[in-house]
Amino acid sequence: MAPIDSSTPDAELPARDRILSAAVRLFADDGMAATGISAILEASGTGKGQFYHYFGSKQGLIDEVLAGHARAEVDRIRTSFEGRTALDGLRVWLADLHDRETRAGFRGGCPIAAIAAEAPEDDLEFRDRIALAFDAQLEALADGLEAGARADGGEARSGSNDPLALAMRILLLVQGGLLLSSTLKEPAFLEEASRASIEAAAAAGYGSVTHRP
Amino acid sequence: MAPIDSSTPDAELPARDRILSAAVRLFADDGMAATGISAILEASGTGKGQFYHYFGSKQGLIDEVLAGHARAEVDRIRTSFEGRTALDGLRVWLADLHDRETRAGFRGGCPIAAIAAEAPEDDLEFRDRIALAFDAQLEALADGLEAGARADGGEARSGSNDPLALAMRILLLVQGGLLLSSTLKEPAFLEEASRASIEAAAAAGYGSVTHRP
DNA sequence: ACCCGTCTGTACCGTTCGGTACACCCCGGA
DNA sequence: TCCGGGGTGTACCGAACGGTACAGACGGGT
Repeated sequence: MAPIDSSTPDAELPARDRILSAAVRLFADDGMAATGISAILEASGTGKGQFYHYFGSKQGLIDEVLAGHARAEVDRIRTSFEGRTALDGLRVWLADLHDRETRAGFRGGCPIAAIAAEAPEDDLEFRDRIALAFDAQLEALADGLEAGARADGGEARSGSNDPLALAMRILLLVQGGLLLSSTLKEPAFLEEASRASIEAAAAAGYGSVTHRP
Repeated sequence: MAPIDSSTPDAELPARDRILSAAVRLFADDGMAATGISAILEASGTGKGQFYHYFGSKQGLIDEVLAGHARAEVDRIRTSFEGRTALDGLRVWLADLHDRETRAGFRGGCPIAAIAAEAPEDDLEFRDRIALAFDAQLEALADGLEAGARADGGEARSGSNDPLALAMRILLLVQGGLLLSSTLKEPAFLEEASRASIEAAAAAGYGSVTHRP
């Protein structure tokens, strides 16, 4: 009964959550196609009955994992920007991201990107759900930037650039950095992405005119 | 040699090449784990005998597909930069990339990144091979930038920045753009990545006497 | 006490997987 | 003419897959 894998701290969580967190870990390690349901059950100490009771199918589990990742990242963006200027919020989010990836040893990179890479080209509903996950981050980022700029006093925004365009640029930088840093196990890419993101925000007129070396 | 071009119709190529091009197409559509050998054989009009005669295993095929993609992209970088200034070479490569992706309908994004996303975390040899594929692009890019800057007359390079650092930045921008444009089916990300890449090259002192803002 | 719906565990299903074995076919060299 | 070996096709294998069936175990409501 006692799970051999001591790396699962969630000893006595509900079975549903144990399945979810085991799936998250195994998907990140081996990819979702290569991760069998039996492996998830073994790692979570559950049985097939519970799995199909809670998730209905493997795709159902994947959908929940995807939605959970998206929700978590959006929350992190929101709380990072809350009560801060646009530039400071961005810095906090990027530092948090860098921290998490470093602590995880740059394993798997962005889990949503990993899911996107494995999604079949012709499963349109699934692809829409993935696109929604990215869009949610984009929107959260744009909201945070806009609110942060307003909090900082709008007069500084000479360019008054469309926050969505800046959010796009930041997201693509971060995604590229995550991908390369995680496959090459080299933090420099993510750090370069952070630097470029902050520069882009500053250049677009976000953040106060005060200090920017 | 190996023409990694999914758009080639199934003419009467040798069986080995037919298998390769079919694998490239199917991997891009469904991912490599979800693509069975039987599907590749059916699409290429070959049998298992030939498959295992030429490739030995599925991993053998994947390795060749990966190497082919890496070689092809490095070649495109090299020829794009050949005889041009750093900035012009970069523009040519990015335009070519944008063309190819547009023509392909942004399917699959960067095939090397797709393979990387599916690679198991603990298959170190495989991951090394993938890292090598990225490194080769990085090196080709850095070489092209450096040679292009020399051809343009080295005086203009005020910062005299390390070309590898710029290549890193460009690669992460392009990878992020490919990932987001292909999953959201939205060219704007790749175009933003191109713009940012060229700006970064100009800001780093590459290209002719451009005014720094 | 009884019921009933929610959980949980396990045996089993049909299918498909990657891989092997083997027979066949063509064709150049002796 | 026979031979031999590199392609080529096909039948088959054990294992693993996702998914189903079903039988208990728990627990609150009545």
